[in-house]
Amino acid sequence: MAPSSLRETVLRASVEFIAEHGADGLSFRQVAAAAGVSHQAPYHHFADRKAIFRAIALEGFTEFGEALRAASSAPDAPIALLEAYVEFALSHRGHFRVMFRRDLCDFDNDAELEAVADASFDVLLDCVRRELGERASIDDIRARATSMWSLAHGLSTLLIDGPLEDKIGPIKDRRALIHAVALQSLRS
Amino acid sequence: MAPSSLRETVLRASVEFIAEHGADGLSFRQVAAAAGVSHQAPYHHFADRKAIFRAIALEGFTEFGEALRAASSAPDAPIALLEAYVEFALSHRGHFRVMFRRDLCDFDNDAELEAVADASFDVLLDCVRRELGERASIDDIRARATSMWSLAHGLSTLLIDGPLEDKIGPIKDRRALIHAVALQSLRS
DNA sequence: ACCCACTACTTGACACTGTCAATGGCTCGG
DNA sequence: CCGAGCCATTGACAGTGTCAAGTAGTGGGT
Repeated sequence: MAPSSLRETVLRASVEFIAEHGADGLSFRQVAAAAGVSHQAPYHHFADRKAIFRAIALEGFTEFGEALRAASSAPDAPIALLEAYVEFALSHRGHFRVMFRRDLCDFDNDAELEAVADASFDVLLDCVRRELGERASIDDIRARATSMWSLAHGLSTLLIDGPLEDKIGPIKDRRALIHAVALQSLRS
Repeated sequence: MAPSSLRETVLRASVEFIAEHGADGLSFRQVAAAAGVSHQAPYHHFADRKAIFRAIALEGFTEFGEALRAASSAPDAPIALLEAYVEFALSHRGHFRVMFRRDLCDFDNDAELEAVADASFDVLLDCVRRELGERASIDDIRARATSMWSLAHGLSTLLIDGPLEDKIGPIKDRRALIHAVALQSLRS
């Protein structure tokens, strides 16, 4: 396999586990056992428990940024962006569940992680700037960006972890709902 | 003190801990030690670790519903509701961090918990129904409710756990930002 | 007065976890 | 050939949730 295949194995298994059972039940020793290695083997590739969450978040934000960037060049950028945001969250539960958990990985003392996270957010900010034009006030841009981000993030988390599905009835077509929400809230 | 004061002590200490350090670091034995009792004493009031999260979520949703209900009678209900939602999240971090974590407390096999959670959501649904009028289609109501809920929930989680504060600059006045977002997104 | 049941709590033990430490084997450059 | 480097192993430790059994204190019924 590729260099340091155990690292990759552990990473994949962890992401998958988190997608299914959440981040907190993740056990170093269990993934080690599942990979057929000793309980200390993963430790050689990840300094500690936090390190693996950092790696997942880093990978997540990288792909996240790419997905958002691809959507931001669509004709109706704000709507495409929101849909891409939610789409990513649903198709990358394992990553998404970690990316926004400050207690699992702290951005504050991690320039690289902060950089990729910022890059993702910059896509959104650029989109808002283009939408509102050159002479929009900084406060307007800030409010608009916060609205869009909140909407996308809230919808994502409610769909993944929240009771949304139960409360508003079965979601036959998630895409339709997401699109309706986008149209409803982002109409200019 | 009131009957079963230890239960209350443990509950308060847990909520406070979660508000500061998140739900995952919470240790039964630590709160027991802090309360000056043996490591098994709390076990008498909460069957297991999940039980305490359930209790926190129950308490949280109860107060949450009251806060929303109070706001829903305001003149501009949708905006007041969103502000109340975020306000609750910020002033009840400990509860809020637990209430929407399905892995910590599952609503599915818990009628009582589900009931209070539903009651909170019903306030929102009623508000949307009043806003859109009698002859609004079920899909419109659903989309509108989902939008409002997503916006409120996303803003709350981003303010509490997320990197929002860092990204859009220091938030001098949270209320102003929240109000701006509400106006911007919920204008009819 | 006695006993009995019940509640609130304690102590002791177990398996499991993350983590530190020391050890063992492998490959590769000199 | 051999030492240095990485990769992985085994062993140990404290801390955690949880099961099991034991111990005050309290209150009611006969």
